[in-house]
Amino acid sequence: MARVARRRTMQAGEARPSLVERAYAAFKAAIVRAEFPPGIQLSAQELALRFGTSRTPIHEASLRLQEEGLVRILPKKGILVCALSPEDIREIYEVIIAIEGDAAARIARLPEPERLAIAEMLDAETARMEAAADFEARSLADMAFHTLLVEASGNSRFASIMKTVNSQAARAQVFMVQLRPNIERSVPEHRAIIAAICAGDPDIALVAARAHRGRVRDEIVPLLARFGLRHF
Amino acid sequence: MARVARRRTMQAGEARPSLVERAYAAFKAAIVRAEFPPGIQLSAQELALRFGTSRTPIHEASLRLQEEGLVRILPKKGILVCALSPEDIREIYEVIIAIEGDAAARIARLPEPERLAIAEMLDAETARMEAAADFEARSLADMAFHTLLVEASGNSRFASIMKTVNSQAARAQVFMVQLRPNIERSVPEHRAIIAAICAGDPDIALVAARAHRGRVRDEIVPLLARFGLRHF
DNA sequence: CCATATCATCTTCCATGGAAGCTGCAATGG
DNA sequence: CCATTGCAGCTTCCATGGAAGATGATATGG
Repeated sequence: MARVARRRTMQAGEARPSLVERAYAAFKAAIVRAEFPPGIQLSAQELALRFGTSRTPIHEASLRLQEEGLVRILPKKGILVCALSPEDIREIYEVIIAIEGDAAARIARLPEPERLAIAEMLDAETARMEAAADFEARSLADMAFHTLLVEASGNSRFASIMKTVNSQAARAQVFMVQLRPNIERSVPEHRAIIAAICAGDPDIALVAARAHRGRVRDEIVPLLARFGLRHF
Repeated sequence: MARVARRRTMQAGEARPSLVERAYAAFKAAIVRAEFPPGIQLSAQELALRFGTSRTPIHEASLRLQEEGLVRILPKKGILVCALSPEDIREIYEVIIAIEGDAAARIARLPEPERLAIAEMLDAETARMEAAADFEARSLADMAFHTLLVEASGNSRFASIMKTVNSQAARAQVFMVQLRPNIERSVPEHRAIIAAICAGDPDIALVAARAHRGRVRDEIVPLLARFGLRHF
């Protein structure tokens, strides 16, 4: 029973995160918040010191972040925090366009009850976005809409890909908030996607979702480029 | 000078692959060839013995393969070689549809000289496929066509995603060769994609590429399912 | 003064051992 | 006979030290 009690001390059902997990999350957060500016070169030793572990968990966390494209491990030299160019942002948006477009089409192909239920949830987020008082809240509802779109497609690989590109884009998002693009144009576009889903028309849904993200991309990329942001 | 001589012994200009790299490649190859049947549970110790390294490189290679979805690391238990269900194959094909469709559209949007050059190369592969004597050669030309389509899109993230899903699908491909689907139907579909690229019509290119892969998926998945292949 | 060689110092890469967790079996108590 | 407990043997996880490579400063020869 002592065993059971001990197990219970650490939040039942919640697996205790390993040191690698914690180092990964902390390192990634630091990168996204630009506490480590892009282009900086770090050593495993100093990161180990900063995060309170030994070098091994840091190394393994760095490997994961390298897979995601946030850092590059230079053999025998150190860990380089990657810089994203506007071209990178363009590529990332292209991935988003491809995946979300297909996700919307997939949802539109679902049996009517299911797709209507999803449409309702999407509509709720859109309404929340429309009603939001400030940019922050609007942005949050917008993100919820897009996350839901991908999750509801039922393809776990879509979600996984989006998670990767989102973490890459996260740093750029920080800048975006300051630039405050006219997010209200998104509302009718979201509604167009929802309408296509309700109608059960995958082709229209595909085109609508692609057009929406394409429009956002064409607004964002020049904006970032114009501000002379060579990297993030 | 002895030092220099020693450096030269290992093929100048070729970066020596690290032990992690070699373990990764060897482990992955073994999985794809089904030398490790799906569902088997392995320990780092025995893999280290098999591949002639210590446990550390094996562990790091396993982490990479886990990112790619080929294995799962069970904490304190071992390394599980993942089994792919027909549903997984469906998901993978959906990713391929989304990415290749967008890639085709992107190519169709390129300036005329560039897209004609790409179209010519794609046409060459298709002709090679049509002329091929046996299934093996035809299959090779088909793969070359699709690889080229993605590479030529100029989005490095597309290529990276395709690399991941291809390695996941590689094991299923082995079975596919035995099932010998009617690959000749692909030729006119490839030509339709090429025509859309030549015409510079991204919408048609998108639809044509999606239709092609969708048709293949709808042929393959039931075929795999009918043969009672619960996993690969 | 410049070019080249050497070395001190940094880095990662990899091997290895101890710690902690999981699992199944055997022993024990009802 | 069944349930529970404890343990033995497995596993990964993480820390650490030595080896090998990269780099920049310094010394040395022209």
